[in-house]
Amino acid sequence: MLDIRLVRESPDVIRRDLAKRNAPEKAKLLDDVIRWDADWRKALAEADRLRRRRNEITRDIADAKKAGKSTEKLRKEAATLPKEIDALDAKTDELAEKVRGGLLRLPNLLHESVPVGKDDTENVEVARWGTPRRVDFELKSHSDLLEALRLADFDRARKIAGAGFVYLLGDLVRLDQALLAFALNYMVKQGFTAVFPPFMMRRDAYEGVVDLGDFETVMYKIDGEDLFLIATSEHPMGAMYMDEIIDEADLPIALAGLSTQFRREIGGHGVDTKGFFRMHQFNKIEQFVFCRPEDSWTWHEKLRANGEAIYRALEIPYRVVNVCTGDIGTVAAKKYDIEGWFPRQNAYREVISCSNCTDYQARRLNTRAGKVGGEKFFPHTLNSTAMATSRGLVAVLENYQESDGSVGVPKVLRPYMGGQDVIRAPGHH
RNA sequence: GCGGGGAUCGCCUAGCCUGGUAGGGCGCCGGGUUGCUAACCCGGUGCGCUCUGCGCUCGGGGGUUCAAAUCCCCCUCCCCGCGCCA
Repeated sequence: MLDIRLVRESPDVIRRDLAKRNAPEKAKLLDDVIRWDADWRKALAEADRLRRRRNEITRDIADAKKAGKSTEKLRKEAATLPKEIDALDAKTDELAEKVRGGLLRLPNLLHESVPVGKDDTENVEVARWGTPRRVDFELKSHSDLLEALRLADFDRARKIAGAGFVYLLGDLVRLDQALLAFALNYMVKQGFTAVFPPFMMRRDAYEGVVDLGDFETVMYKIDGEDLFLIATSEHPMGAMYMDEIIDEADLPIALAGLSTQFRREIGGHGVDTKGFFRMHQFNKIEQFVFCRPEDSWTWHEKLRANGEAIYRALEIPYRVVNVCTGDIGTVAAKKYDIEGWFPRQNAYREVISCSNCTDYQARRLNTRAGKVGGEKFFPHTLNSTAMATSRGLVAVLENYQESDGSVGVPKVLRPYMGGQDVIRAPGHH
């Protein structure tokens, strides 16, 4: 959420930004917000004036009673006030809600380095690492490979839960856990605090961390309860300090969340529709940081570096793109996607998304920092994937696939799998 | 699920019965005093506005009243005990 004071004082800064995003409907919304806010302030001042008069009368009545004088005249005047105040309150409430609703729909201010572009085809590559492996055999789709190795059962998962779910089996479960354990240990070594968050959140907390439309399209609701399954551990970590003042001495707070996550909308899959490139349920290690505003751009690079380091350690080629204005979404001021190499798709595909949300999330969550009794400020928040399995698993399965149908285990994961260096079909052990 | 107890300006707490400017302690900030970074004294320490001023704020909503933290009704959340339970 943007600062209403910025909207009042520097609307042109916001307008320039919206032009970069090619978002004329938001520019119109901005004009509406400015008007609603002006009307709100006017109505509020009028209501306050009436309240002041009411308070004066109330005090006068108390004094008159003490002095034993008549209060008749004062009571008469007081009786007319509540109706007028109620009418103005209804107006101010309505306008305040419109202003807040408008602010929630206005996107964050972009960092100057965000490239202008219409969609993900115009993201700008800023780094590339590793050489895609060339193989002289046909790679199997990961779902065929897994079913041949009996490492996953999509059909039975579909039977009991529907499309978008899978039974991981045998060594694939261990590979999943190894990826998560490796990534979590890496994060802890970087000084991050491991977090295992609640997997469900109440609506009021959730409203602080997602767009309102996400309730309908992305999130699972628990029937009969005010609870939603988390779509990423970014959400419970972001909401952790909702309505609190963080002691500034505690900043930065760097968290590494481990959770399963649940998403209703899994969209199109491109090549290899069957499989777990996009799932209703998957696991992830997520980086999340609360920091001082002046430190957030350094942290943004650090989170990106962590993501790159993890994929380099796995020896999976990747590139990094600076996500353009048409693809960046509303919350981030700047976003890097790290795209792993998927040889079967012959393409780089997103495996990590790394955002600096500046003060946009914190303002909405009412998470402040400072000293009690002193200056307060909104901390900046950042989030980035460290390792999302499903996609991380697919990346390993495609990049480490051998012609005999076995899959090599990346060196850094072997300690987490009891030294095992290859995954084969049962019977080959 | 049943019973009980709670929610007050960062934290702790008074006020509620008996309606009339929400008081104190801790912490923090600023100033004073002091041989001293201790103790002590003074002021400040939630949000909003058209900001010398005013308004709002006692978990949320409604009601009674000139006036509600206080009285009445509804709701939410938290804690304790019992029950169920991995």
